[in-house]
Amino acid sequence: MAAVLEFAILGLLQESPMHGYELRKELTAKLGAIRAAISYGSLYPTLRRLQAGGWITEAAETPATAEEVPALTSRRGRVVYKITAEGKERFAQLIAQAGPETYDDTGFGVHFAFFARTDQATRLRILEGRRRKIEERREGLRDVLGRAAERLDAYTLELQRHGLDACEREVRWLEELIANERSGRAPTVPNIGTAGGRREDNSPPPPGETRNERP
Amino acid sequence: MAAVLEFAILGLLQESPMHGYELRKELTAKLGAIRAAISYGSLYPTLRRLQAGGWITEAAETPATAEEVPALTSRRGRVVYKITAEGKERFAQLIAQAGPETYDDTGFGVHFAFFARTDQATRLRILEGRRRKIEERREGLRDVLGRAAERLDAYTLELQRHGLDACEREVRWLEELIANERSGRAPTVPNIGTAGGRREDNSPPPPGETRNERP
DNA sequence: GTGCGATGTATCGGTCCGATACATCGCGGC
DNA sequence: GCCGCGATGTATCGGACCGATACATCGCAC
Repeated sequence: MAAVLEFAILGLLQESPMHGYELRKELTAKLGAIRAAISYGSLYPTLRRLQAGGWITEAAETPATAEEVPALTSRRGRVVYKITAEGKERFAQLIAQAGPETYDDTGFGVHFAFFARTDQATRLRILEGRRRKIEERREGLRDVLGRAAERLDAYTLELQRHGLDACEREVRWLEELIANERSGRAPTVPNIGTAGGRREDNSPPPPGETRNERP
Repeated sequence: MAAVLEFAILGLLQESPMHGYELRKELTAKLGAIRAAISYGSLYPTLRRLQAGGWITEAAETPATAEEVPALTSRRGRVVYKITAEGKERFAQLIAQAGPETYDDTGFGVHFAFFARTDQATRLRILEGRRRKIEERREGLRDVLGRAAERLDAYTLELQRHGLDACEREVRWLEELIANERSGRAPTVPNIGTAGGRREDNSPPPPGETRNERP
């Protein structure tokens, strides 16, 4: 139902309007730890879906004056997308819902990537839901390694061991994040660098927000 | 093209015939570290596809004598699948190909799970391909953490850091496996337990095989 | 005797990927 | 002067896989 890409695009377009190619690059940078690279075969259909729903619109290229020198640099068939008020509402709604489907690998990753736009209570709920899910996976792997070990070959066992290790590690990571969250601080390293770059949107940060700001 | 499920089913059915439900359980046990649980919405269509290709066949239930006491235990509409000679050939072929598509998370995982049926040269090739892929991902994450750090909020950065950590860890794991493989030994713990359970297939193990055997 | 959880088969809609196609732009090499 | 090549850019198609759902049977506990 929730559609990971839809969510991510709405989140990114809230920072600034973008065309498809740029969107893909930003998406890849932001979700690099989660997904390898977003396929155009998903991106463009999703954009059309979002447009059909009224969550985003096509914005005309050539920013202010239309009769500028047209041959300056590349300015051809680019289609710039822009989020609508309904889109922002939708995004907030998707965050607020944040059900069990949010706890699988991809769903969690993409939600986490937009934690800066998520209120603290929801952050905590998501982190705990995710931890629970990983703990279950961990128990499943332990079961297999314990009970069914004789039925499996050495390679399969090694794979399970590696997976189990990753689970234990992630649980510990989540514990830290949860502790940090409860103490009201931002993630591990309190404040890395300053938030530069573009920030044209003027939507107020959600309550309980912890976000890098210009000093 | 390669279809992960197709490969895994062929691999499992080589150990013994099974019906859908059982197949799903075994699949989930074997790939627990890779995928959460295989959906029936993938399983059944794939079985039909394999059947259409002649790689597997439906085997009649009620093993030897047909006129046995029919009401012993559950013995109703179960459909048991069995691999064909063509299926075994196909599986071997899929292993031999083992191209770049084998190096993504799922593809690698499922191939690794069947390393006991893979010759050493191919194992090495797959491990090295995977390592290369992860190293690339690692470099990508390092780039983002280095160059684009100011553009991203603290949570996104934390996500990248965690991803980077996982990459480094996996590279190290792969290094170990590769070293082991080169030295001709089985994975880390040389021989855990003894291979019990069913092993009705009589296909000869591929050359260079390392596999648990009954003592 | 009745409900309930495990076993068991199956379909449908939808998300997302990988391959592919195609067109433009700026740059360096020859 | 021009030619290819890699980056930029939009777009479609077929297929793999998932999640929800439906439905039927079996054995057991209460």
